[in-house]
Amino acid sequence: MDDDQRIEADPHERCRALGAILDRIGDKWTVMAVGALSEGPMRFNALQRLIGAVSHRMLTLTLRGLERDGLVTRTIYPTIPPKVEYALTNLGQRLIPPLKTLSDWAVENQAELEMAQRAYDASAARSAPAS
Amino acid sequence: MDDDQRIEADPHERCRALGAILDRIGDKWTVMAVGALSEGPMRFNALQRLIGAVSHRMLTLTLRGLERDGLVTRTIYPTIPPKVEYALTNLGQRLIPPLKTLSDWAVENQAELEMAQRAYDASAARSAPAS
DNA sequence: CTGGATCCCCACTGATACTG
DNA sequence: CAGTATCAGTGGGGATCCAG
Repeated sequence: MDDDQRIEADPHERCRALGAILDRIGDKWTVMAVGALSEGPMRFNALQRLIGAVSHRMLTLTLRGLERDGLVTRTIYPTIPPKVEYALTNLGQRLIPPLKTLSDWAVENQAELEMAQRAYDASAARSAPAS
Repeated sequence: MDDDQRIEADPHERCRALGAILDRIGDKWTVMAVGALSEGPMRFNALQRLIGAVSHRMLTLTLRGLERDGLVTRTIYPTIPPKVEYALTNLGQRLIPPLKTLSDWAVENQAELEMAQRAYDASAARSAPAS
């Protein structure tokens, strides 16, 4: 690691930043949680119902991660029974537009993507027909 | 029932599309590969050197996935030794701007993110002081 | 130089049960 | 209702070797 040359405009810088953020939000449940919370603050169970297939544990861990990243706040109302409300922070809300940009791409291009996949699988089937 | 402003009927629709695309590009190496290839066509070894920490196997799998999704083309020059060049397809190039939007967010907010993490870890340390 | 196959480890995930 | 802890299963990912 004796890099004497510092490359400021290194494209890797950008890639690493992108990789870092994808490491955090790239999992299956984080984006779902953010998407659900983008509609407004929500309680734990409401979140779980809205997302659907997420397990109790995974939602807890996901929300913990989001809270740690400062994207979500957890507000505890010390009532009986306990009531905990999750909400996007300012930082979390700023994440929505970039996410929407990406989802726009996904919606617009998913047909082409699936078509490419079918074509690839079809030609791959020639090499591995036995199954 | 006639929503003029309705772009997407179901918010889940968008989340699912986003989740699907993140399942494909959300891993650690895919974005790095796309980023590297955004600078131009490249051979396997050049790609591996540029990305750095990626293992032989993972780069192969990553590129296979990208090729299957129609984001990358693989051109084989039947020379000795073999030479294989990877390049972004049109579809792959269209993915760059949304990715850049996200990386812009990452670059602009990563300081705030890390700060939130430190704050969280610091308060969490109260419960788990052992180290 | 590039691609594939095999082995192996461990981190992530889910189910369950218990506490507040 | 919300959160934590424990246990066990699965599969992702690295290292290595072999083939074209």
